[in-house]
Amino acid sequence: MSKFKRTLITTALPYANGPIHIGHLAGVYVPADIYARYLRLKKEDVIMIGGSDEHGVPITIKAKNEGVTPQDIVDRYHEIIKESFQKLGISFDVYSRTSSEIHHETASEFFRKLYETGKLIEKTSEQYFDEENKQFLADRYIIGTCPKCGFEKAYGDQCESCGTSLSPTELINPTSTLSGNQPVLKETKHWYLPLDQYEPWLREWILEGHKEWKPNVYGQVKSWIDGGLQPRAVTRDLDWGVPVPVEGTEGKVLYVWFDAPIGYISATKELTPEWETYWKDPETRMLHFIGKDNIVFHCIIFPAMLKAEGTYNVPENVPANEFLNLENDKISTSRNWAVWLHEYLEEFPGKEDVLKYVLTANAPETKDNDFTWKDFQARNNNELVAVLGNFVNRALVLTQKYYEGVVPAAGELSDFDKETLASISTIKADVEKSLDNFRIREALKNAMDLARLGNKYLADEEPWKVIKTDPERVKTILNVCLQVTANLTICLEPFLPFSMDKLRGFLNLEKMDWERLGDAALLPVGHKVNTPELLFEKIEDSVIETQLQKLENTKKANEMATAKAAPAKENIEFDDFAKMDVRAGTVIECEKVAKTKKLLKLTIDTGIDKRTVVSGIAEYYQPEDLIGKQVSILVNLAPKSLKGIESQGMILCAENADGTLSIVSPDKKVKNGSEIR
RNA sequence: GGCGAGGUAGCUCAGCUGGUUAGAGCGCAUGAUUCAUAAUCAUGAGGUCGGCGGUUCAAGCCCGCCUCUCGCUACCA
Repeated sequence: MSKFKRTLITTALPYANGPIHIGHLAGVYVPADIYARYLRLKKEDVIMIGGSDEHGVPITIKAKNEGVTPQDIVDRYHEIIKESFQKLGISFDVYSRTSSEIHHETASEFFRKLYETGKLIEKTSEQYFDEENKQFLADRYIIGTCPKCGFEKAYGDQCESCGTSLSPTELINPTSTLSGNQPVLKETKHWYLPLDQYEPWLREWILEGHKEWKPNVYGQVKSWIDGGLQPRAVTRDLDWGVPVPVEGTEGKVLYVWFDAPIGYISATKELTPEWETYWKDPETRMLHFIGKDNIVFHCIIFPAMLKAEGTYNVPENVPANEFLNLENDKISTSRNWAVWLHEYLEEFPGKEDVLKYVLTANAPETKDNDFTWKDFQARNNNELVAVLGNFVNRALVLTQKYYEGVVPAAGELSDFDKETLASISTIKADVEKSLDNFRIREALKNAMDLARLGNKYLADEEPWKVIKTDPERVKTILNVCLQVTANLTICLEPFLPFSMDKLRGFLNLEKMDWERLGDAALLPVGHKVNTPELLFEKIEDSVIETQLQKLENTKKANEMATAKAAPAKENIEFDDFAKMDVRAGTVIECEKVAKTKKLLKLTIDTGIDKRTVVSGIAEYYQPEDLIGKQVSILVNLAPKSLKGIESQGMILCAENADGTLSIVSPDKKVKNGSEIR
């Protein structure tokens, strides 16, 4: 760390529309916490920053649905999140929030600086406006008929029925959900950050200058830069967020992605008047701990913002993790498929470290990983209990039994004694090397090797036998065991802080700096240790079964929810229906459309003519299987060009709950061109 | 389809700039042991390193094609 005098650790700001789950923890907070604790133990100057991200449209929607204010929503989740972090022992130096006054000021200032120094560009575009409420409408506040599937309650950004992503102007009969009126298109002015101008700098800074970044991060960044960067809007028409600090911009706020990372700066300000040292001194090393979904923001957009501002440092490294799955399925807040931290803390009191341990031992550092309750149980029982807890217990119980808890003096050390004690320093170096390279999982494994070392030493020396023949020698053996135990309290402190605190209690020992690790005389001769309790307890099958049952119930509830058919659309007149001309037709040719995943190009004999239709069914049908098959085709749908092919009609399909498509065919062969009605 | 990341023992993962018999933890088998929450320690079995081809004296590591998983993106008349 020659170049740097201090470290600023930021952790992705959790979005305050739901609680924290194990995926967040494994990806961001647990590794960041371990790293921060390690640096603190080394007496380095380090601060760890966190906070809730409280702006953005999803929060306003949730508020509206519940009939409360956005502030109510974020107050609720901010408290839950903050409290659960605190209980798990995530050691933020400050945990702030973006709805705070200090953040509004900081974000405003930041924007003003960019605005005044000409780093932003202005653009005017047309967006939907609700005249009754006198405001521009976020995409989600507009519903209308989906132009693709005809679903009448499609949102402005996506149709819930067919899954298509939309823009509000594509909706037929758009309606404002605020007033129920038809919104009008109105010009609106916004500011953009011209990311494209930063491309050469980004190339040099990251692609040339940071080849040491993790492959997943580096590759992702390269992909974005090579793909060409576009100017990105930094403001939005919305009333929830940081108001744009420019005259005549009522009803505009900073876009949430712009204000959220500035939250790191605000939080630092809240923590210390020295905040500028942490952000602007070139001798400060900034690290962003994030999940892979955030790579583009932290490696491209936020650095470009900082660069544009001109006085800030950019990150030295961005150790992004991949995703954690749960029991072979993606973690999902909306599907409630998660292990929620606040629930875990209630259901597993005193087992904070166990969760951290399991999430670290199986951290998704290089690829997506899977959390299973069975693995959770196995790691607890076979590693924490059997290896670590057991060794500590053996050393302490023997000390009580033979010496009433008083640390015996070591006599002359055998070669094996010396070797064992010397190994502590080797382990220290291994742990350091792993942590310095953000290989947290490997670091934990290395640290646990110290406990393994202890078990091996005991098994080889067999003090319970030697006590009968050479009681003097046993003093040395137990002194060594106790010194190893004492060293554990340092070595595992970053990973298992609560447990090491407990262990220090057994040993009657103060917390010690990292530098003491390797010292063979941490416990002075004659020191009195306490009667030990169990450091970890076994987790029984029934506890695991309860958790699995809980997940099983969630799964059932989800199935019930998705099995529920969409409600019927509004009634229509027969004449409306009669406008649709659906015919039976036979597929005569069929091939995949090049460079697409979903599209098939079909030639259909409709009885009227032979025509080309492009259909998004390639994921469910092989072209050769369709030839000769009779299908239903809507023949009077306006033609549309898709991937350069004119599609003249639409093949009717039934969509299953899981999204798979089935072509609707006549029950018996009929003459091509037969009307379907 | 494009781009990125991954596919190494039953499971979770290491394998540095290519170099002798491919490693760890857990699980499994056998043995030792009883101080300890039947915990521990030792030994062993188990791998065509996703598939095919190529470069090389030599490839898990380099190149090409294919395949599967995850993410971003295009796309669903």
